[in-house]
Amino acid sequence: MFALIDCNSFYCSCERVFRPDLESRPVVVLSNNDGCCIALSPEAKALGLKMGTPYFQARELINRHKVAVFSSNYELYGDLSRRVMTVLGRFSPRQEIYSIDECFLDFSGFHDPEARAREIKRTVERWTGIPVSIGVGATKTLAKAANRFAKNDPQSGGVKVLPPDVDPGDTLARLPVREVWGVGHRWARRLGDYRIDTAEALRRADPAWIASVFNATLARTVRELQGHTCIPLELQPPPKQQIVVSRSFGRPVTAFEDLREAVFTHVTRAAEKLRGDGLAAQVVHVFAHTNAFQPEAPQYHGTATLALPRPTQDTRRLASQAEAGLRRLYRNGFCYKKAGVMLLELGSPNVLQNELFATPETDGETFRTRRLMEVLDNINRRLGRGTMFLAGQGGHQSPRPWRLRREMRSPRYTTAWKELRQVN
DNA sequence: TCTGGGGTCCTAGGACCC
DNA sequence: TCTGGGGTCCTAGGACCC
Repeated sequence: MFALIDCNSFYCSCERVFRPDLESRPVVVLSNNDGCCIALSPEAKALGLKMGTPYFQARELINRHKVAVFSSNYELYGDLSRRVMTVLGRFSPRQEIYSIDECFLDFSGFHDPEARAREIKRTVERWTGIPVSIGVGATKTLAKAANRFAKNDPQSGGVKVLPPDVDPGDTLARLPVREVWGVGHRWARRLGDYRIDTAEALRRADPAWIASVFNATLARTVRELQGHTCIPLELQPPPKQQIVVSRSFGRPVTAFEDLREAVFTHVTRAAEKLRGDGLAAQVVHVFAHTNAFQPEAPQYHGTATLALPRPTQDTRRLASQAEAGLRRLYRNGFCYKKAGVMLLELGSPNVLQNELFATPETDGETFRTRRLMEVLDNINRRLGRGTMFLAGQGGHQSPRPWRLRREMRSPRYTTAWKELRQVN
């Protein structure tokens, strides 16, 4: 059993913690540059405001109903999030912090999950001032589904349990398929072509058929709806694969200098994140593009990807590489609307350094091949899908071992590598 | 005039190899 | 001259999540 605890209108609730006068008044929180509405209190939703609506389109409605409007304050939200998560962590040793406002708890073995959930809800609200909704189910997907009812059904009192021994068909039949975790608007539309309009209809679908017509991810969702755990609890966040920092400009930008300044700011911030996670990067990717909302204007998506001479977390090195990338992608005569930096091929600095010496020189050598292949087979089996490193005789002869390096970061790799060296 | 930011996973298809 | 089957690697793009 899993519980999903979700903070109600999290950013709005955070603002309300310090502004009790806003209780029961509609509240909206805006994105960067006050571009669009990214959080709405229930009262704001009732006015017909929608998540993601551009502020300039909503402004008239907002003014007319005296909606309280805030620019986003991520430090505040991060701080309150940590407090909420700490409180939640007291109720189960197995906790997955899924996002800034959601977490899963392992509810296995609780004899009265509903009472437990209500206790959690009361405690969080009393200790942090943030209201939450709780859904409980046999899988994470079912817990998510239950959460929708906890949130939207006033009868529920903010808690909904789907017991594993009761067929959830009646409940799931009331959940539009679009609201299932893992089903976005595109798949919802395509599923509709097959008359799969509700969570229940999706649960009744054949996973193999779904896998062939859609993909493996959606098939997994079907299995989860059927009560089979396919998405385990992740107690530790997996290591980051990329770090992105990007912003829209308040005004269109044309000059290289302005672009350079923005990219410098972004790469500095990205380097801070990198060091904060104890990682180093091997690749810098830079991008800048024009405003897609003005299709009549000339459009340009500039990107540049550069490998670093050696793994680094040093701001200056990253910045010089980012600037080189920017020079490469910059085209005169465009109005740039957004720019950003991505750091890729991340890993622990030491491991990455060692990898520079770890490129195995086994290509083209036929002696000991048989034994080598046996070992590789074993290793690959253990490492699982997508990691058939070194196994083929074909493949690129040129050394671009990015893929290799990614696998090498896993702790399992270390053992694998030792074995390989023994054979060699 | 004004339309967010930060992530992950999967798949199709081309280049390349034997 | 015929033009296969099996495989890897990479990229782009599509889908999803918050």
